[in-house]
Amino acid sequence: MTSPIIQTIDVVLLTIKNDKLHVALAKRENPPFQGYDALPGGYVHEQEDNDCLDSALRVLKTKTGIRPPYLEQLETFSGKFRDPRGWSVSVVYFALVSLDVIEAANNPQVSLVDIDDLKDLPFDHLNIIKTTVNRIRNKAQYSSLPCFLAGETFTLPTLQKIYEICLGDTLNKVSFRRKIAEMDVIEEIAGALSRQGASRPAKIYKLKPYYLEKLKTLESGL
Amino acid sequence: MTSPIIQTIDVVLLTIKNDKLHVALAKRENPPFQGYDALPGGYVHEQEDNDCLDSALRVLKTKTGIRPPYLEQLETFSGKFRDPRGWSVSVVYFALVSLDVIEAANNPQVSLVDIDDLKDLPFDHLNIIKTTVNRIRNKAQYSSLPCFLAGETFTLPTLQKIYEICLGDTLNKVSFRRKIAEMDVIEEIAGALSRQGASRPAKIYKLKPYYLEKLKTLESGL
DNA sequence: ATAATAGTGTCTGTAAGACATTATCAA
DNA sequence: TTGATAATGTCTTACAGACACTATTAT
Repeated sequence: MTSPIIQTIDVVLLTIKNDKLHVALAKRENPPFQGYDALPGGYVHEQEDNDCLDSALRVLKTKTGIRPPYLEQLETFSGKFRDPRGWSVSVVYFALVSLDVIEAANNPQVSLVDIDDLKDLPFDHLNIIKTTVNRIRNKAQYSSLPCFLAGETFTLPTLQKIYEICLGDTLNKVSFRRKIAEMDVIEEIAGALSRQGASRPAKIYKLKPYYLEKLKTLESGL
Repeated sequence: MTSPIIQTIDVVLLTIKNDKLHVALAKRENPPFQGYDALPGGYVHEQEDNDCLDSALRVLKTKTGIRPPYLEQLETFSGKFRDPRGWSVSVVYFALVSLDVIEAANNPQVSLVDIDDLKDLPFDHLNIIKTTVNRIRNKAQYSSLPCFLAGETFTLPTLQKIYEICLGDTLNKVSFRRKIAEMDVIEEIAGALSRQGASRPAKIYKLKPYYLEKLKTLESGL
């Protein structure tokens, strides 16, 4: 008989800080890699969790204090060599939140790292994060996914900036607004204006309640 | 202590028969659901398999005799209730092959079922198959994925038909050909013509060797 | 008034789809 | 020649991006 397969759950929590994508890492409390920063992870609790999505939500809440509005399964990473303890399977989820959600949790165990400044990470976590960023870059082209990176309220120039950060490229303002309108996921907050500096204030929007936790996708991209 | 989590691998093998998508089901040799048709599935073999993709290839080879050129991870299905034995995790992969690959294997344990005629299936396999079909419908819009359903050689009208079956809709011939040309994944077999009936024969193509096992994606769809 | 950014109107080039035309086979 | 399907040429329309213009604020 062989050793049992190690079954874990990991979560990639992303946010935008200083106009750059950052990933939330948590200091590991247990071996292996005790004391190192890594993706928040844990085990399925058969009693509490009805499925792995539940596990991911619980793990994230436990390790970071955060309950994200949107959580999506990324993919499952597996193999003989990714965990020093032996054959392992990790079901990975990712979530997007605004920076203030992370700051509100104010967890000293959690650090935010620019995805372009990532050093070596335990396990295959670097690869997992890169896979997540690719997924986001892809879905940003035709969905409301980046909207989850915005705060509760936001302006259209802000939202465009968020999309541009996800895509790694600038967008045409007119086209962007046409697409966001077509997507029909945000609504204006009547009368509210964003005043900053000596310029015309921007209208303030919020996600339509229906899309606070759901993704909307378009047939054709931005 | 609780019972261990059941860790399985399942594979959705799809093909086209009578101009309709069909899924390959294998008669289950062991409980639960012994004797019923279900997705080919099995366990990770820690010694033989380097990762779950290896496991999926081995499972498919064992249960159906088929070694598909293209295999992609679909997603992982998990939970308390999907397996009567208890909490389980199944990493699911899907593959696309031409009908003659399945017929060449000639395995009496394997049956092909029209995806629109599926009755109740063991576990959550019906849901898994529907998820696969959605993935294929989606990727057919902007990738070479349906090409794996074609045989070794094919004509453009045939390939268009395959795409239409995947998408569930007819396509514009000129646009389709522009897109396939843009994708640059197939090449003409010089001089070869497909003669059938009293009409102009079609040129015969094959996948470029590089794309026999790889997917090509486009920025914009069909 | 000026500077700065928000928001919108309009033009143009590209690309997709509709349609028509030509090509090539068997009978 | 006719009927059938393959292959391609061309026109029209729709949409994305570029650009320019107008709007609204603080100083």
